[in-house]
Amino acid sequence: MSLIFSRSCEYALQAVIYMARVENGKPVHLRTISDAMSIPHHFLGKILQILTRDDIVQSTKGANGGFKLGRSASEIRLLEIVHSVDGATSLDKCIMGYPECVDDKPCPLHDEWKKSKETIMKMLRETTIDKMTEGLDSKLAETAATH
Amino acid sequence: MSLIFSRSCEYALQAVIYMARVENGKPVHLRTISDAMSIPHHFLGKILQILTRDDIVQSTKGANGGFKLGRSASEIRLLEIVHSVDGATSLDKCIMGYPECVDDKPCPLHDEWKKSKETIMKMLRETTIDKMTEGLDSKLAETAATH
DNA sequence: GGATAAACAGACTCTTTTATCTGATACAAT
DNA sequence: ATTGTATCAGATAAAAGAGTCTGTTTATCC
Repeated sequence: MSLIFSRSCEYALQAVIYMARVENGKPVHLRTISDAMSIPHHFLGKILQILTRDDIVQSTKGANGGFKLGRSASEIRLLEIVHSVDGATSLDKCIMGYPECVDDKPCPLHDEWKKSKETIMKMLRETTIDKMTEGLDSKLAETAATH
Repeated sequence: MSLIFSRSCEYALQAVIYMARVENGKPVHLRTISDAMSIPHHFLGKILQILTRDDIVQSTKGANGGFKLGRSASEIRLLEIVHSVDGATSLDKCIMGYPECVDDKPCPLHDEWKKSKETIMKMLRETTIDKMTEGLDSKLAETAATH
């Protein structure tokens, strides 16, 4: 089973969450994030470049540089990050790979899968980064902090 | 976005459905299936070898050989095929890729994702091949037949 | 037994994803 | 201005997934 997000996308989410939490206005170094999340830093660099291009994060070069969120955490939606990194969603492709599978000529799993798909899409569309960090301090806080 | 089944697994499902439908006890040639479903036949060959090893399909060599289901369609579950081809499900891994994400120290998407996961797993566990072919004749029949 | 027709098996190629390396560029502090 | 520290960018490498090729084995039919 493959599953939903590519590795790159997982890293992107982790990094964005990290920035949203640590944030106090100041940019965070790539290296700080990659060390904390155990992500190869060159690889994360590439990913953050993409997010920068799409204005999800903002970068500053040179000393005192680093990365921070491009806008308020309440204005960044999960789906944007996924789209930015993984491209257009493949959630609308047939789960069984039938090329001709459509609503009125469905594959055997079409209707059931459609429900799951819509639930997932709703989650991606409606979840903003601030909502994701909300409940976090009581839970993952120690983990993220000690990394 | 990646998504749920690998290409190989999609092919496996298509092939099994095909066998379940065409079936009248007689084995079907690899080539017949691959042509009908537009699957590279060598590639499908590999996949059917795996399914054969796991007793999901049964093969006979030589003239009049071919593939047929290893047991009754009502005794083959979707999840078996997925496991056979794609290996142990990755549905239990954290959607965000956090290695330390568990129920009592969850990632921000844990609870919502858990619901979707369980719905999908339920579908995979409970759907048998005969259920999948049931509604099919009125729908995909023409497509599959004309291939 | 020989010819034929199928699955089986292993090596190989191509593509995509993931990861690494190296140098250039930009910024800040002194 | 020089130095140090950061991101940026492009080329490259390694690994995994998808697909191909060639030959072997096994069964059936004549």
